[in-house]
Amino acid sequence: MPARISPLDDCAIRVVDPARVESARAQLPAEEELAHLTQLFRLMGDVARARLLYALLEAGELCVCDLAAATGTPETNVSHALRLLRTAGIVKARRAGRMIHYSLDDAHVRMLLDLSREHLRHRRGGE
Amino acid sequence: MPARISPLDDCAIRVVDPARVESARAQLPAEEELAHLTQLFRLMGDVARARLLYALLEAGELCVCDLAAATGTPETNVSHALRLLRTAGIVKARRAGRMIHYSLDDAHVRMLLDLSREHLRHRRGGE
DNA sequence: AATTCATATGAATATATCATCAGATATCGA
DNA sequence: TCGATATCTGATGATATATTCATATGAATT
Repeated sequence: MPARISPLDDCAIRVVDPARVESARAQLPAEEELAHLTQLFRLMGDVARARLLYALLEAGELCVCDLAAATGTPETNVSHALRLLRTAGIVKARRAGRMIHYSLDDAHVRMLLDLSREHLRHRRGGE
Repeated sequence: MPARISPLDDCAIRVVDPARVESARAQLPAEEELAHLTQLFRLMGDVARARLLYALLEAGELCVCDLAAATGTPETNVSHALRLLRTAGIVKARRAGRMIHYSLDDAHVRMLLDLSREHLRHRRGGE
């Protein structure tokens, strides 16, 4: 039976296992870290952007028009997406004449993409 | 100089490095896989849900009210979040009387959470 | 310097997502 | 079976995010 943490009757937080709760709470990532982490995941959590990232993971470096071709996405769209990814430090740009070549800028992300995909490949047909 | 893939003048897809584009395109995750992957990332990409996941990663198993307490989130909110996570196979539920205990249901996710957090911890102070 | 090309930007709309509230279920204990 | 408790569900408004179109920038080519 959940116990009241505070003596107040209503608007009290009910807790079953105070020790475990406290330990979990204490070890949660700090706000700033959480923000960073979730931003990364959120940006990876869009199909169009994920296609871009996987294309870059494969190709190493691609210009905007090639990214558009490889992913079947309108160039404007690609550009918008790249700006978000660039701002977040996930992707980096290299200018070459009037083209701009993009590549993954974060070992972190490369690892996440790699692991996730590998995992997907291994679990064809069953969890 | 980008070459036209099709003979059409306008609305043609311009490509700089056809070989690389084709290789990248060929190795993109299939639609279904992409959908799965991005759903996972998208669900991890929300601060409230991420708190729940990290709490579970720490505690192993927690009931709704303890999750609410540990993360400082209203129980209703926690419940909604858990439904999404449960439906996606990220979290699993175990009923014990009138309480329901939740835990991570996916080694995949546990790994991603673990790695990300570890990575965060190691890069205090500079990318 | 004018034109073309690759990419970027801004604004507007469309759409998805989250928080909140009211109420519904389901389990337990009396 | 009644009330209390833990959790769930559905509907709504607020907010964020993606897509699209029109246009701007900036580099090369003539």
